[in-house]
Amino acid sequence: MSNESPPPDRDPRITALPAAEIRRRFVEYFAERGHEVVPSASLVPGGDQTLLFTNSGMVQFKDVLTGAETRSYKRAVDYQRCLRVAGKHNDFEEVGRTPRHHTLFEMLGNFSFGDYFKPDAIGWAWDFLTRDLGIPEDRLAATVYTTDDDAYRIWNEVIGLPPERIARWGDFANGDEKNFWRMADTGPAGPCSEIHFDRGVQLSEGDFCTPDHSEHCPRWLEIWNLVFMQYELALDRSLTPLPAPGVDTGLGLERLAMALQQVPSNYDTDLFAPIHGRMRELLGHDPDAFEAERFSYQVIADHARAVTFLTADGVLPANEGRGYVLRKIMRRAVRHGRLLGRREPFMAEVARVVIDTMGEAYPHLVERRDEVIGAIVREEAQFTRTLEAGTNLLEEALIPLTSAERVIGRRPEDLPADAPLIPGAVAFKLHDTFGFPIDLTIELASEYGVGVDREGFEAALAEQRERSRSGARAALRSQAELSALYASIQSRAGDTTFEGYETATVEGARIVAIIRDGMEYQELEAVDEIELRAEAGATAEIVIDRTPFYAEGGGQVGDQGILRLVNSADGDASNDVLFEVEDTQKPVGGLIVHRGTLRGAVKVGQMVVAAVDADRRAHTMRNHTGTHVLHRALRNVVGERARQAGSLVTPDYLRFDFPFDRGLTDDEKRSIEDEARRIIREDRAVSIEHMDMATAIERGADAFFDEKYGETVRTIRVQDYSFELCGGTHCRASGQIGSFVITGERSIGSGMRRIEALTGAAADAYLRARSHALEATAATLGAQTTDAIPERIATLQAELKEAKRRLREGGGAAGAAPKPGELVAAAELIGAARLVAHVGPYESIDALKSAAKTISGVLGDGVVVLAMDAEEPQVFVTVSADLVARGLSAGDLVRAAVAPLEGKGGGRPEMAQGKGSRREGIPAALEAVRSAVRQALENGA
RNA sequence: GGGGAUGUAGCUCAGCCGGAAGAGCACUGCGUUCGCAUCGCAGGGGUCAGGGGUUCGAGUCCCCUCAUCUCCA
Repeated sequence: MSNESPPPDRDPRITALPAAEIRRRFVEYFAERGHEVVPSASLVPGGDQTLLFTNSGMVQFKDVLTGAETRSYKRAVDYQRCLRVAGKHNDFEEVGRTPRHHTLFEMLGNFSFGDYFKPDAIGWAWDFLTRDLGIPEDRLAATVYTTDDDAYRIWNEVIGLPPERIARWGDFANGDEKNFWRMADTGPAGPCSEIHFDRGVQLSEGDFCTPDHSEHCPRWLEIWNLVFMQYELALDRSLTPLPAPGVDTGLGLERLAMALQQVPSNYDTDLFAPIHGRMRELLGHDPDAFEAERFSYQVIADHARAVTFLTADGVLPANEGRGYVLRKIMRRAVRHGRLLGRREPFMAEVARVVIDTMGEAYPHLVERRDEVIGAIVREEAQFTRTLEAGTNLLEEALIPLTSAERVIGRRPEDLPADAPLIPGAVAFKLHDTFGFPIDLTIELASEYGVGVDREGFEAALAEQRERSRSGARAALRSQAELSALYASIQSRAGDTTFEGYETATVEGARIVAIIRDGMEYQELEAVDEIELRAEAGATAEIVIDRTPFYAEGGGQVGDQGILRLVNSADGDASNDVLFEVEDTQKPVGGLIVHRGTLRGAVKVGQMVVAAVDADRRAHTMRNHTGTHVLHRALRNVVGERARQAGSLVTPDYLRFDFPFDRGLTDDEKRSIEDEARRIIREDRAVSIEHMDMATAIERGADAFFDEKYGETVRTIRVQDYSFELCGGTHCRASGQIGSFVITGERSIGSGMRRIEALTGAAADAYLRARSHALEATAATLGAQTTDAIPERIATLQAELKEAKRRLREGGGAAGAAPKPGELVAAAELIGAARLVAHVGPYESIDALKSAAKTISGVLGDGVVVLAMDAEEPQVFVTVSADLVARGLSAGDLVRAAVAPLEGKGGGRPEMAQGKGSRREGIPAALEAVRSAVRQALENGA
């Protein structure tokens, strides 16, 4: 353990509190001070594609902090599950090695959205730690940003913290970002103030051990970071003061628990101890064995928490994206279980402990217990298979390298310097193709006395990384530039008013922005047709102040339609289409952008009539309401765990993804269709209601993605049936869906399925086409009715099989074919060789082969030449071994035969076949074989 | 998003340089033996994942699609 620290002396003034109690008191403390209690958001951030996981407490308030969104409250408190395992914050490799790195951790936070600022933020933090939790004041210290005199003054004068326990750090202008926080390259930013816990002077390392970022000295433990968002950061790193600064704080629960419980590491708190305990039980380890294997124990405990929380948030092991991260975490934990000597599955066991200890604070863990455990059991079993397959492959690769006996437990460092090496490429292939971990390869190889070429392996890995990266990069960059453009339009022009729920046409909308190729224009004129085509993809984009166009979202595709100019003279709409809207998007917040083709000239400020293609919209609505009905029906039939994981609603069809570990049976599909159709028949009212999130959840709404908590949400209810949060456009009653049919159900990756379905006229057309195809089939088969088709096919198949067998067994349908014996009796003698030549109506090349084999069996030594009398004549020749030895070759004979047939052929000396196109050439072909045999024998003899 | 691997009988898998689809287990029948995985004989079972192509000939070579496994981003 690189950073292991001796146990601190116990401070009798500190009361050890369970983590659950700390969590509870924190929320209570800030709730009493007017903070809205907001539940922990999902680890999968809602509506933020730039972020793989929720990695800090402020993620769910990001838009509120930037001012892009407002909420009904100005103060919030939460405890937020966070995962740091990918991207900028990546602690994956450190986990287990240090006392306080985790993948999953909890951040307690209080937030001010333009409300209170530094005095309250600092004052409450201090008050909570010292008074509420009772931490002695002399055990705490603070840091402030170098130039943040406000914060310094508050700490020193108001709180009364002596100057030697206030450190000033950071110099943002010169690239030292300590104590300075920013959301991204641009956006809100500001100085921080950290609160550090003093673990005891005996832990000082070196003389320069002031309250710093804790990694430099084990004496100090950073527990709380207060971020004062008071600037807007521009691209040139200049800072502009914000009119209404805010506060974002993060208090690490694990660290605070470690401090209060006075234990040497986070892993010794009551958040982790029960997990270690269960693991020790499974392994039969005593405390000494545990201490000796701390690293692996800590990895397992940390990863068990991450895996449990991730699966509970709906992430499933997969080979890409979030699922892949989950898989990596899971497999690393299993790896460490093996290091501890555990060969049997254990992850589900420790996950149960996680659910038990965290279930009260995170009820969704308990609700989804079965799904979580199930996913873990499956993944662990899968990994076991991968390991077994990899072990076999590796042992095979080892055979040519060594004949040494396996010595269990021999370590790589014990190998002699001249030990044989597994090439890096081989180790990489095991890793890359078969998923066999490199450390296992090293371990197993060394047991056989073989080393691994690590450098070669790393080189191959680096090469693969480079290959993968170069693709995605460019696309990402231009994306960022575009976002900045949209954001600037939005901040200038404000949100687009969406009127599409009520109407399909908006008159008198004003053009507020025109964009093309990532550039903004004040006016733009359509170039003529030819030029337009030359610049394929140069579509224009128009933003108007009010629109009926639905922007893509919630799985529903964007609307199409047209914009017409309003004549300034009479105020009527012109008949000319100004702009054809081909897609509608919402690139940032509430800004709606119409993409399409410009037909005339536009200018910012002009008035237009915006009209949605109502027919297309109606089809989309049917599919959207149909999606809700399908979702409910699916879960009623196969269980609640089949919750929506993604969907696509277009005018043409709908697509629905859900986590499920097997295909649906025909019965299940039928039940789902039956139920959906019943709901349609019953023509249930579809009602739309706005309410706040808490009310919606309380009333049982299905919320599938993280919605903005505490805000008004839009709900869609199919009367007494389905109730979901949804922003899409819907039918007024289920009867409008008209018709419903599932057209496909398939896997889209492990543990994930996709249903495709049709509604309305498209469903009718689909069923009609199916029925036509069936009738055509019946007609072709000569079946009386469509019902008789299966029987008719069975009969035909039986006949076909019988026919094939007869064919194979000799001559087959060529009933008039002479018996092999007769043909042999009539064999010609050419020189010393006997030759059977025959032309018959053989039905296939297989029949020819079969006949030739029988004949040559009877004939013994000799040549057999068979020709098929058909439009495309074929020949088959066999030559016995003794004649091959004398220089005859069936291949040559066939080549001689196919010349008169104008065909081609070839083969081996013993047998060959050929095919031609000239039926009349058959006699000549046989004659050619005779003379070829004669000639070959003369030459050979 | 970019790679790699696999797909052959109910199961586990062979199938060489392109030349008539195989083994073991399981199954059915007959015989043998009443000793816990007995032996023997006979038999059934295949869209070689699907679709194109090259070839006289493709399980085998090439391309596309699908499914599963896996690595990287």
